[in-house]
Amino acid sequence: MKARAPAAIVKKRGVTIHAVARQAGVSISTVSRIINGSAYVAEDKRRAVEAAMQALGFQPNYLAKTLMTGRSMSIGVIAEDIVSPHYADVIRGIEHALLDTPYNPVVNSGHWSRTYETRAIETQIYRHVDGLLLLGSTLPDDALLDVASRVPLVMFGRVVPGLEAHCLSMDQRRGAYLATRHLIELGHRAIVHLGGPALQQDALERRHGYRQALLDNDLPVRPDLELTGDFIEQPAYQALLHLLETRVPFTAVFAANDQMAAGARLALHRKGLRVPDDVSLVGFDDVPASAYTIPPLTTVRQPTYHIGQGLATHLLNVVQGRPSQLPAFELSLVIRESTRVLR
Amino acid sequence: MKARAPAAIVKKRGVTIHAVARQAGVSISTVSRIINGSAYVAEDKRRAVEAAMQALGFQPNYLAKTLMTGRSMSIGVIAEDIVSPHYADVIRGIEHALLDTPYNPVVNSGHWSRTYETRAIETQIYRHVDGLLLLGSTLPDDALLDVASRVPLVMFGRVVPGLEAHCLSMDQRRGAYLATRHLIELGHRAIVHLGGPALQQDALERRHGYRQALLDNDLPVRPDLELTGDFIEQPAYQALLHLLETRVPFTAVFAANDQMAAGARLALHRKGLRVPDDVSLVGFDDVPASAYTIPPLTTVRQPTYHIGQGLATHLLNVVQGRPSQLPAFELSLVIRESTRVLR
DNA sequence: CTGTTAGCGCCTTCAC
DNA sequence: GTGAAGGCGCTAACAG
Repeated sequence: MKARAPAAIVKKRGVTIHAVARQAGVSISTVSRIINGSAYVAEDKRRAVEAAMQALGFQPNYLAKTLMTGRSMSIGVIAEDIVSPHYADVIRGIEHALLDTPYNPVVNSGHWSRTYETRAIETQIYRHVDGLLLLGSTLPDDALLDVASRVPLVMFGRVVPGLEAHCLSMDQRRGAYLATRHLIELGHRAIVHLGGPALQQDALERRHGYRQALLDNDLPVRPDLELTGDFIEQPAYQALLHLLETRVPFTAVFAANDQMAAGARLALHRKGLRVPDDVSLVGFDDVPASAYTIPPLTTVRQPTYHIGQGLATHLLNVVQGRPSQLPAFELSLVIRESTRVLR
Repeated sequence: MKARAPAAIVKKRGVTIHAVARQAGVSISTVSRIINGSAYVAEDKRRAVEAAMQALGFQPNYLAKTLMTGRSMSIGVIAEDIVSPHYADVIRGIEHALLDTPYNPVVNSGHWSRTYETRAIETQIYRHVDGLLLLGSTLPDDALLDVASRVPLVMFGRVVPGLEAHCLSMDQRRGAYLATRHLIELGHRAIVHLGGPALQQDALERRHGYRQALLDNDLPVRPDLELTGDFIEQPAYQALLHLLETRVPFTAVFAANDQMAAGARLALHRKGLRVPDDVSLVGFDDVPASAYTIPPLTTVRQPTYHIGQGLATHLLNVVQGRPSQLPAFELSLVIRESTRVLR
């Protein structure tokens, strides 16, 4: 007579294929075959097994299955920050693309931190995701190459040498160029650039585009008009407020993303300046909310939802060994009502 | 001599405890004991094993481990919609609370659909999450009770009879009451309510609160001032635009969430009405962006980030068998600049 | 077509 | 303290 663990700790064992097999009077392999459709099974046995599964409420054990097959039918998604509306919209596209497939997304944030991002990646790999989708990354190239050697990897917003075929990145520089040129065409000459984090790749590209547009139009690149933010509202608000207080004259602002544009917008409001009558304002990303700001924001559109779909579809193809190519997406200037001709 | 599968399909086997054991000259049980600290092991063997693990880059197999122990060290999080800024902020709180624990969040969207939500829940359970956190739910009470019988469940934004101790829900009615009363105190008498989906519980509660405030102040409940939206901008915009075109007079709008307030704001703008000079506007939720609208939005604040932390902490306690109680949170009216005294 | 037989990588008694 | 042996639930050859 064996001593048993206290009842409270006894593992609740589920019903297994053994139980189903016994109930249906067949062997476990037959049950397995029916579950996975991996071979033809006589009609009568199939029915018996199906009835047994039904009656017992059988559910195959995911862990045992994955342990055997090596496939978990899940796709890891790690965004710098789930909360950012920009990434959120990409995630929406990914989720929708996966909805009608047997794969499930598993999403986490990297919190803009190498430590946390690394941990998230390791955890996902540890959990045996079949593929990994990185939306932005703070990790160095070699770390990403290492990750790619361990699991199929597709990246957004970053081009890693050696992984080009699986990196989707749009021409940020061109987007910024379009935005800045738009302002110049409206007659603006003193254009503030509210840039993103000093080391972030997209932020750098956008700054380049801004400068290039100035240069191409014989306008000076003025350090006093280049501000640095953090892709969120508050620091942008502060930075622009500070600039306004120094009384450096300008007539337009190009913010490196929509959230910073919102911060800038409020700073202008605080100083009694109207958009677009006193100052024109352009953002970047076209997050969903930007169509509803007052006035609706002129911005550079990244088709984030479709990008998400494209990323997911491509990764799925790769995971399943199908030939695939990442689709190309274009940045475009969406002219709404926050910009106008300089009077 | 056995035939082997083609090299290309050969599973890349990782290094297992067997390899470590061999390398260290001990048995696999000893290795297991060291990994889990489940028993004392002689110092020299411990060192040998640790060296071997290091040298081989050993990583325990999550699936095998979970298959044995029944614990996956993961917490499922299912939000109606990850993309909604409201839920996103709750998720942020959850992620942060879990950061310093051995548990990892696994987040998915229910897409405001019973089908998808059910699928997400089943998938998570199938993946053996140790606990489940539902942020909103479209499922009927009995379905949720059933889920709770299979896995530790904590809910936000919904009170399920029989699960009260694990349901966190704030007094939506009171929040709406505060908002409406604020408008009334400012002198408004014709107050439009831009409500949420007709069947959604929070939406209903908020509508009740709105009506109650009117009644308590001897103001009539007027069906022509009650609009229905969908918790997003576009339908709200349309609805209010339509109302404005029917020329029903009103001086204030109470929207059932901030996103609808943004839609309403644009409709007013389109008709040349200024906020708050011509019309006062109040929202609900206080999503991060609302502090940066023009003018900054008066709204009912739900401390979403802290709620997320509270939910996660409680669930963790439950999962680990510690006594725990869900913290209580208060709704509060944040008065910013979108409301003013009726002239 | 179907049953038998090995494992997948790990944890956990059970003897020593 | 430590090793051997037996599963966890399932898939995948291998023989019939």
